[in-house]
Amino acid sequence: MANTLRAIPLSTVERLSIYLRTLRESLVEGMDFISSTEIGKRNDFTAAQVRKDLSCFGNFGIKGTGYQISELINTLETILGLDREWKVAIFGLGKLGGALACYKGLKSARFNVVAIFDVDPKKVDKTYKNIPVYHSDMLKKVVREKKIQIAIIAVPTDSAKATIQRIIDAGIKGILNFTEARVPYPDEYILKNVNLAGELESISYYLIHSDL
Amino acid sequence: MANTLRAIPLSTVERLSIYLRTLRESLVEGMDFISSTEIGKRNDFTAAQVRKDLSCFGNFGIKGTGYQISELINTLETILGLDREWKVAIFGLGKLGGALACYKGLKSARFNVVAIFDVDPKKVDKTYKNIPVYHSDMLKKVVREKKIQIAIIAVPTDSAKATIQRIIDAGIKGILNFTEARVPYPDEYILKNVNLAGELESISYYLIHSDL
DNA sequence: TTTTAATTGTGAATTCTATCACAATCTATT
DNA sequence: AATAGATTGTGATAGAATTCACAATTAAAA
Ligand SMILES: NC(=O)c1ccc[n+]([C@@H]2O[C@H](COP(=O)([O-])OP(=O)(O)OC[C@H]3O[C@@H](n4cnc5c(N)ncnc54)[C@H](O)[C@@H]3O)[C@@H](O)[C@H]2O)c1
Ligand SMILES: NC(=O)c1ccc[n+]([C@@H]2O[C@H](COP(=O)([O-])OP(=O)(O)OC[C@H]3O[C@@H](n4cnc5c(N)ncnc54)[C@H](O)[C@@H]3O)[C@@H](O)[C@H]2O)c1
Repeated sequence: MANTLRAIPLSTVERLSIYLRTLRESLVEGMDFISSTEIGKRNDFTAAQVRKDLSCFGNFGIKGTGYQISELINTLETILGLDREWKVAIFGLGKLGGALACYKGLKSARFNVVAIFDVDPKKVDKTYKNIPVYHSDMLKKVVREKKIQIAIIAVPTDSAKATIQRIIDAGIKGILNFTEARVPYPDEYILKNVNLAGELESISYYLIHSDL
Repeated sequence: MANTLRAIPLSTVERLSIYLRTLRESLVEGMDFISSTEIGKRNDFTAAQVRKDLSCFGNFGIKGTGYQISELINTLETILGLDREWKVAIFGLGKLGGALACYKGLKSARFNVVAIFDVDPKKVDKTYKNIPVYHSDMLKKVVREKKIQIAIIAVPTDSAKATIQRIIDAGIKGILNFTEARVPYPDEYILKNVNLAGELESISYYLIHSDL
């Protein structure tokens, strides 16, 4: 057990985030222990799924009792890498980039936005919500100096491919892309695409194909 | 073949959206036909995957030649339900709700934002980007009158559970939720959660667990 | 101390998903 | 008209993910 190096499926990792949220919620409710059944019930997973996911990383539960909540929170935070501060940059200070820069959920999860990049002369060389805004030309220099590790892409789709390529070249290994552009990337990089239109399109599909 | 009623996996439906984007892109590039290999290459799927996904809905290709692009675009739009206008409401005109209301990708995909709901007296009973902003108390009445079919949730997480419950009660069957709240919902409803913090947390996980 | 009830961790079974591999078929060329 | 080259559609196969089911263990009650 507890071989965190062997490839864990993305779906498992994504569920760990969900379990973590549930654990924090139940801690706030004043609970001390929680069972796999209860974690599952709150998220619509089976209890076996919850246990199997956790067992990829170790034996954290107590038979007959369940999981000690605050302890499992710490464990999951460590597994997910939330026991350190991540330095994040946002690319594109438009509607979406601005919203993301304000998003409380980031900082509280140790994702610290330390730089914003844009090309609009009206926006660069100022600060936005106390975060410095740089011209994209400064990318490599700022990334090196600030040790930025994660990039969030919110530039117009047209400029996304070039932007992402430059981010890869600068050595930022974690990228979250909100644009429509799809860019090939090296194996040791992580690039996740958030496809809002796609989400709505699958809702549309199921709305018309569920026999109401 | 072509049994659109038998349950199609979500993963297939989500890929259809991706194929559709690729088809539109290749049409703009001036292509007439495209092979499953090429669709796959542009998105990092195998050719067999592309063909099998499409074959769930019918035989659209020409052997030796590939798929006629404009025809397949129409077909996929019909399958996904993009051959009609969807009436969408956004709940919460904050940073994120405001960004979504401006998002071009929605309207171009036939998702028409016809109402915004908020509770802030400074925001309600005005318009935002020509979209009327209503007080949330008006939910049931406005939903009925405007025949709203899809809801996007961008209210603070604290008010999300109650908001979603009221949306379900009002009979809106398709819901896209951007908050942390997780709410049980009836079978014939579609509720998709977009979990931004979770996306970053899985990036964090893979950054520390890939043996660099 | 013994019994009862709860719950974990996990190998085995099952279900779901993706890939392989090839006959069938189409176009273009000779 | 025959041949070569490309590509589809799909049954069979392989692989991945989920669920089942139960021995093992713990806490609490009798
Ligand atoms: N608005 C939304 O809610 C939403 C939702 C999902 C996805 N998206 C996608 O996110 C992206 C941004 O959307 P938006 O609505 O914020 O657009 P926007 O036009 O409001 O903002 C784009 C910003 O990027 C800047 N920019 C342009 N080129 C740049 C470059 N090369 N480097 C750095 N910055 C650059 C612009 O100056 C502008 O400030 C788009 O690709 C869009 O499809 C938006
Ligand atoms: N900002 C982001 O980039 C971002 C990203 C991902 C998820 N989220 C989530 O989206 C939600 C909104 O985030 P935000 O940054 O836009 O917050 P915000 O505070 O800017 O906006 C919230 C809006 O909702 C309104 N509101 C409050 N109660 C309401 C109710 N009962 N009905 C209707 N409207 C109500 C408020 O008046 C405000 O206008 C939060 O749950 C947040 O976690 C935000």
